[in-house]
Amino acid sequence: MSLKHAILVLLETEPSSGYDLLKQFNNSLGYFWNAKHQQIYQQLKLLSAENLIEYKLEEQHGKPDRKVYKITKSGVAELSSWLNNSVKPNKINDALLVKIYGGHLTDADNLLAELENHLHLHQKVLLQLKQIEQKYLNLTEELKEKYKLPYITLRRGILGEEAWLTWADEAINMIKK
Amino acid sequence: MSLKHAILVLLETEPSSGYDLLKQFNNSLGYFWNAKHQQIYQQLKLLSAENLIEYKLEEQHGKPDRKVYKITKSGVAELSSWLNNSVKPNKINDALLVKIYGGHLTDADNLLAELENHLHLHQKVLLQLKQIEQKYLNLTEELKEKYKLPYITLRRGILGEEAWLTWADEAINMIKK
DNA sequence: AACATTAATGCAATTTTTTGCATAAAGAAT
DNA sequence: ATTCTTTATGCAAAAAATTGCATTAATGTT
Repeated sequence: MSLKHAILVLLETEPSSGYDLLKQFNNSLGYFWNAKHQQIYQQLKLLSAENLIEYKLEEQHGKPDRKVYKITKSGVAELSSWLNNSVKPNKINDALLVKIYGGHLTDADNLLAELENHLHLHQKVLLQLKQIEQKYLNLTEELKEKYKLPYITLRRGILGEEAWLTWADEAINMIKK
Repeated sequence: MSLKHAILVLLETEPSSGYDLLKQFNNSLGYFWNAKHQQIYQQLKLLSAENLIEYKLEEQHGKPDRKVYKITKSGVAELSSWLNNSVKPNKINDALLVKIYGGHLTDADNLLAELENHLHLHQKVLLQLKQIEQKYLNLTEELKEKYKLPYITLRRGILGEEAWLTWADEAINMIKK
């Protein structure tokens, strides 16, 4: 389980609320990690109980108060020690491929429509990632050096999405033919 | 949850035991679906209880008897109806990226070693997938047509792995620089 | 000859994730 | 004016996945 460490890594960069983390995962970092809001809030609670993170309340009127979490010294220690262990290759469970594999039980139009849907989503994501990349590329050399590692992960997102789109194109043509 | 449907899809092609399914997921179909043996056995039990699949015992001496499952009529019906609904884009949770993102808390050698490890795994997988592709490409036109949809999913595996390797190369160079 | 791997399944407990429900107000869109 | 989305959190229950343990024999490896 490394939702825990995904959260620690983000908090190590910048203090955030659960909601902020959620948005990061949903928007920019979806190529990286995904989680529902409940999972994040639960995990923050646990991390808090373990003293790996701590929070300050930011009072608001009407809305629930924001809990802004930051990583503690022992949080950094935990993260560092986790980083010294090796990680497992990530697990792929791709329902779209299941659907295509068994696609002879349905009609080609269904498959094509599904592919087109996913295509639009992936195109949108790729665009977003490329916009983030542009911002990075416009930074000074110094800042580029500073954010090099996150940028490498962004490149994974971009190359991954591009490959996905290449495949989808091929797939659509093969199904149409 | 579509382990259920991943299993149904495979059984629709060919009756198999839990162990057979496990091997398929571990070997050829890892780009597609992954599951532990316990999960598969549990799921087979549930599917059996729902009458979506049924099994015959193949007796063996010494080893536990093989249970060879095949899909039932209502299993095919369930699968068909599932195929008519849309599927969610698959969820990415990539611990390697978490590690790289937070890599400033460890040393470059650690990151490079980790990347090299994963690189070897991915190279191996790609090779396997390409061998399967070769077999497909040597089939008669008729059989190629028959297995077109599974082949499309295989292409996803191949393009995905190639993109991964391209990225890893880039990443290693950036970290070394 | 000893040891590791493959074949073949499974129970039980724990951990992780998802689903469903709930609240409340500001701001944006039609 | 009304409806939709965003902001901001959380509990409780159910479902799914993982971890740990257990068995038996053949085959492959050093």
